[in-house]
Amino acid sequence: MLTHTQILDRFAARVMPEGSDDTARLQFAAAARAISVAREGVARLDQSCDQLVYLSSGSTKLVAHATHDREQVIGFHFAGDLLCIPARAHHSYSLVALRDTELVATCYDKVLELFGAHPGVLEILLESTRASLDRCREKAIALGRKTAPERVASFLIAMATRTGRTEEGAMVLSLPMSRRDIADSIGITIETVSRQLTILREQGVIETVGRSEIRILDMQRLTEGAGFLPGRA
Amino acid sequence: MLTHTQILDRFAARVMPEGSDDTARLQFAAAARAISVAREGVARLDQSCDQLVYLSSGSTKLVAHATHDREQVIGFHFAGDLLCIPARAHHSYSLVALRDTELVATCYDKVLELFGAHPGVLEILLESTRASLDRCREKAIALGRKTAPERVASFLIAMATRTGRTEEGAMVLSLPMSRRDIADSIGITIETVSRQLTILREQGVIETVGRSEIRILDMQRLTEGAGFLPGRA
DNA sequence: CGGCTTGTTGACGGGGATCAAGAATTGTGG
DNA sequence: CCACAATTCTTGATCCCCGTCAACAAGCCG
Repeated sequence: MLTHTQILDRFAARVMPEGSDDTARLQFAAAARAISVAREGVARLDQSCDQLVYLSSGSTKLVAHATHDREQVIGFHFAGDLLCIPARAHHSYSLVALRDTELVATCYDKVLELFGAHPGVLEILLESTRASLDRCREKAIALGRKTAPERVASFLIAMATRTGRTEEGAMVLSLPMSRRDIADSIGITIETVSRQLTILREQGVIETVGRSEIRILDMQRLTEGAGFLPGRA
Repeated sequence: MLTHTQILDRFAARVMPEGSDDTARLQFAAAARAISVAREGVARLDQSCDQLVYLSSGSTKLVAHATHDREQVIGFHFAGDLLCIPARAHHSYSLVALRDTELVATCYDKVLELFGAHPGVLEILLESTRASLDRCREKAIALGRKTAPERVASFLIAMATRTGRTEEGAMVLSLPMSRRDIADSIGITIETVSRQLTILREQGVIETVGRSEIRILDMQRLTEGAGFLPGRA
């Protein structure tokens, strides 16, 4: 468990890389809030303005609420990520911890006000926003035009890219999220997720160990079923 | 029809607002390409690196290709917009003109290289990227969790927000895109779009004039059917 | 071991896709 | 300015994937 000061320092190291002046740093420390969120907990953020969040440890899902009973997981985020949580508008967004998580949150506008003249900070914000946009667009393709089997395959590949590790020739995933989270992320039901995983298991493409570990045995076959463009990895 | 120089000047005015030095401007002019695209035409962009595009006139759709017969429209863009077209990877993206369009394109990396030290330029890029991300997230909600009627209503409201004009108490949209484009954008078929518009017409919520004009007569009813959070506009 | 949550499997039905035909709009040439 | 072809849109009939509901199994924790 880190102290608030340590969390803020990590954030400072991430966002303010080079010699940004101490005045701005101190002002930032005054404006930013360090927050700890327990597993399954919802980060209590200011919904009145867009929030910039830095995850110093743990992992989260960004959830959008349409009508009360329908949730769409917009994305998963891991330690070190910077992300933006939009203010409440047509839909409301919330950040939910998948594991115990520590984060730093500020009003996006406040950051721009303090660091609008610092190219280094802006470049980092731009880079992380572009990464989020890229992933969101890939998600939009999956949600709009892919079948259930393709969605599951795409999801597994995306997770392998972001958090997978190679072990004895197999790509191993320790998924921090539940079947429900996966389902809400790719726009299908938990039952359908389960059925698709069963099919992949029967085909020998994956193995599952307990609830959270998935071992990808045949990445090529998985990729073929992901609905990607032919002729490319 | 603008000359290439005029198009570049417009772009410069949009991206380089204050006194950015002439050296960078000239270097940029050398790196940027001004392109005219006729209606229905595909902008011939460099697919090997992310492209930054400025639309000086016209309107476009950003299309992602999954397998050959399936297209997902990621977003629509209008004159004055800045957008990023990702390099080819798991999917390939292309920019298609809905009307005759003029644009300026450059490698995103080149822009960062030239203007990485200019806070004004970075701020504009960040702002437009955040706007794209916001819209993409709203789209993800619609694609993942909304029914066909809700998707059509959400689409009409989004278009009203971006390009609508008020006339005799009605919100009037001149949609530059076809039913097919709408369908590919909200992840349903043209037939379903057509059916939903018919239902809205029968309910007196909208009127259609020709193929491209839609008049929203009852914005409240439309909003109620869009699957937004209750109790908010 | 026994409750409790989470995941899996089965049966069934519905919303939207697909296939097919007809109507409306737009464009073109006389 | 009016045929008329070509495209786009609308409407109808049928089908199927995946959502829903329900029951059961498997992890997980005291």
